[in-house]
Amino acid sequence: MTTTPERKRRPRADALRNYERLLAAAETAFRVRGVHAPLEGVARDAGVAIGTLYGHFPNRRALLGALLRERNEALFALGDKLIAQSARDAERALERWIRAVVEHAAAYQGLAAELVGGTDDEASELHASCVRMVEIGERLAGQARAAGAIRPEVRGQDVFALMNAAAWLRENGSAQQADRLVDFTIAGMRERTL
Amino acid sequence: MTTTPERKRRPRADALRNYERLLAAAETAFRVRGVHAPLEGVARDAGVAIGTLYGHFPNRRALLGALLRERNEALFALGDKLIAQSARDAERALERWIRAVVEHAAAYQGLAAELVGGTDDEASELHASCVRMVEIGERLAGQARAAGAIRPEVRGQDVFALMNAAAWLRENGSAQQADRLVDFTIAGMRERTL
DNA sequence: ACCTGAACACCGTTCAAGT
DNA sequence: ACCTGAACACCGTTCAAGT
Repeated sequence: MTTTPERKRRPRADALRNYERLLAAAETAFRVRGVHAPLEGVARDAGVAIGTLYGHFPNRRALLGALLRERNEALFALGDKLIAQSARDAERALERWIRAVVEHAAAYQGLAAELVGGTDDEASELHASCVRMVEIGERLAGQARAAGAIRPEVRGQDVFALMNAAAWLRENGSAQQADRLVDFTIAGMRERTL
Repeated sequence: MTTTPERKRRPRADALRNYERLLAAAETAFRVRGVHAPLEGVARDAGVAIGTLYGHFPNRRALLGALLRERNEALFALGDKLIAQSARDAERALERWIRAVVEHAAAYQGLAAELVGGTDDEASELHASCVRMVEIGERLAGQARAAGAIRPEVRGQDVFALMNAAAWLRENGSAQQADRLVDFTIAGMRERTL
């Protein structure tokens, strides 16, 4: 019934406010300076001491994980929608998913690396998100395989890897190059005669 | 006639020795810890003070550039060889080039990022190397295009981008994933009906 | 001409002391 | 229960003093 989200059990009002402020400040800092932006600056922008930041988030990854939660909700919702649409046009659904996640993973400089690495770091909050993304990719790839739209050896992991590689390219090179890579790779997944 | 390489004009014997030692130490450090390995440690391993390192190399990029020179020689030689062979089998030459450079660009963790970024940093020694790689890629792609082996819109830049993205994947994820990405993308470059 | 290493700047992280 | 900010560790880079 509460409009404000609860972590554990009724946090103090100022703690909750600081938590939100830290997330907002991190969002801006990460977007502008990348995921390795100085945490000191994040704390300052949030109007709290550096110790407060560490009180809420034990490390940078935890902060990033919390930050991506909302964003991921929207993405997973799209994934589910596309899985539903996949019965009609599996190839198009898969391609839309790929492009959406590339956009997502390129939101902050350095995010793509965090995501590919996150797959095997069981502890991090990012891990679950990564697994979920691979699952959705596998679902969509599975439908596309069944429909004969893509080569039978394309797995969810391949889709995930491609998306991160393209996002990384978008961060470090030009968005155009990233799009072209995605084009070629999608074409290659489609190709039947290897 | 001298067996030791000369920079500028007869450097002092100890300076030359330190230069070589620094390169050797950096090679090991970068290979083990990546291109962001602490330079302090590189200097220590080379048996010189940190100031000496900076005396020879104004920044990390310069050190990396010098380090890659020899390695690049071999790579460019291979490139020339493949261009010659390209008349016989353009597609195979291009593919061999791609796989060779992926291997090269994944030598040190973080190198791929340095390479993609290096294209527009005119000042760095890396710049020339990157341009050269794009040129070789363009040469080989051109022959493959002319032979009708790949789609007409594939450019040297695409090949360069793909190689770096795959190398990055090899650094951050598994080598297997990287290879699969390369497989799909090469297949996509081959595909005629977009 | 080149080397040394102390010195400074910067940032991540911890923790004793406060409220 | 949470916040503060000084303190420590670590690393990049500079530069005055040496040889």
